[in-house]
Amino acid sequence: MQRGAVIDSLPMDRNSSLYESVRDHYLFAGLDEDHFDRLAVEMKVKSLEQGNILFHRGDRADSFYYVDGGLIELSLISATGDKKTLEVVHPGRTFGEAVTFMQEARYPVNAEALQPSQLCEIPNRVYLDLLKTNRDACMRLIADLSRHLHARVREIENLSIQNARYRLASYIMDHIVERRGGDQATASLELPRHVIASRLSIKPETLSRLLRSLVDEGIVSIEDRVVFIHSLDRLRLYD
Amino acid sequence: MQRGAVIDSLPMDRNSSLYESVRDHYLFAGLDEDHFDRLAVEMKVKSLEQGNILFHRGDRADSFYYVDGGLIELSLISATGDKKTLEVVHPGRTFGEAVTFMQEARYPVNAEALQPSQLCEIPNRVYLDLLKTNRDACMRLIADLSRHLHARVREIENLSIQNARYRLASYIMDHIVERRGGDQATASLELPRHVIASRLSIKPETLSRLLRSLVDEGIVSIEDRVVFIHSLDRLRLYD
DNA sequence: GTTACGCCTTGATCCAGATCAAGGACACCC
DNA sequence: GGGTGTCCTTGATCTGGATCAAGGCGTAAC
Repeated sequence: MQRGAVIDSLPMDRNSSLYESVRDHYLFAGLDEDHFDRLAVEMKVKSLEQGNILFHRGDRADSFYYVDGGLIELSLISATGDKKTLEVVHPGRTFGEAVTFMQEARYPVNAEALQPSQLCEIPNRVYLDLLKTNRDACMRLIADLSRHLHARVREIENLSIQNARYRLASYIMDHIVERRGGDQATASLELPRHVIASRLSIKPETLSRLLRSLVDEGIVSIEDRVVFIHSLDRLRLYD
Repeated sequence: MQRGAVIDSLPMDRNSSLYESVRDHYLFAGLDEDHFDRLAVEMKVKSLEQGNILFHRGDRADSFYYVDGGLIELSLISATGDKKTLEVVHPGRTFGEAVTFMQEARYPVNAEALQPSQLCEIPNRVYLDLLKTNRDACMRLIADLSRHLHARVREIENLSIQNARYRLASYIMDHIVERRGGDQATASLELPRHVIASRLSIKPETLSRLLRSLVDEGIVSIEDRVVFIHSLDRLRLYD
């Protein structure tokens, strides 16, 4: 897997689809075109190859990012080298904005491309300027931070008072792509097993065994990355 | 232990020390007296006895709180009744403000008085009004939320990639009240053991055993709630 | 005094998930 | 075809922390 620095960083093209996408993101909602344009000239486009590391934990946080394509993994690494995936950021979402607004801000996580990815880099100072003049933007950021915080509390809950089986069942149910009838559904596990395992704070071996036991108990069947859920009720109670 | 509703809720006296304390809190910093007064008339004073529950997870979050005296435990409870203490809020600090600013806000945690406690209840709508007219207040809240988020990320890190020994060592070092010489210190564990255990996501029995092993290895000695650290270096590496 | 209750410790045992080790099953390359 | 690399699974074993059970100790009530 290729590691190392970002391979590419360019000004953002005013006529690109990326430009449109960022403008439509809720953090920039309600800006007139001129205003957004003034911000947009400061933004940069970055392309990452799979395995590229965008930033490490502890790096100065001067920018946050909008994901236009690909997947970005936010992770923690222990002294012994174990990795915990906190979150995998999908296209259409931002990351790093939460940490932006502290003095001496440093990223609390590592960010790595799980796939070839296209990002828009938004310097903190640009968004700070927006916040100074735009009360709605402030309120949207505050709501955004509240949501993030809530998600982290749920993660702590999962880790401290739920077991691995429950976390896996939740993960599968969070990735349902199609419901069929009252009690059946299809879920899609698009990520490599080791990433899912890290996201669930278990080892790949354990994930494999838990999936197998779900199959053995007839609760789901699995074909590669697709999970056919035969009983949502039983999956919900799997514990 | 006494459970149940709050016993007391009164208007806030303009001449009380509580009034002064809230006005000095950073979330209200920089307000002129008139402005703060207009907010303050909406605030209420609450007194809780030990064991009183201020709110449950899932309750509508209409207010947040400033702790003037006592200790408030924020916790999660699993389906099987296990409790996880997320945080113990000390005097001079607020809690619940993070969740306030979402539509349909509900508390993500339970709040219970660990000791007889005095609180100031601040209706969300009051602070929202302040945010609308005061850009500095917005920025302070944003910084506040960022800090909370950062703390939660650290908690997730502790839970997922650190073991109980490490968490205990960190906890002790976070409660140092006096350093003596380069490598020695005194820490004070003011909370009951079962609360500390829950904070560390372990059982009281395990906490007891871990403390004992710290003593047996000569790293600390313990007298009731005071821990004498004989070697900070060894405590840091205890793992 | 003694009874009782909360809070903590200690010991014995158990178990979820980690670790160590060994294969598959593919894809890609020569 | 035969290597060789990556990803995943399976089996055997280990272990950190939980659970179950039994005191110990302080203190409040009578």
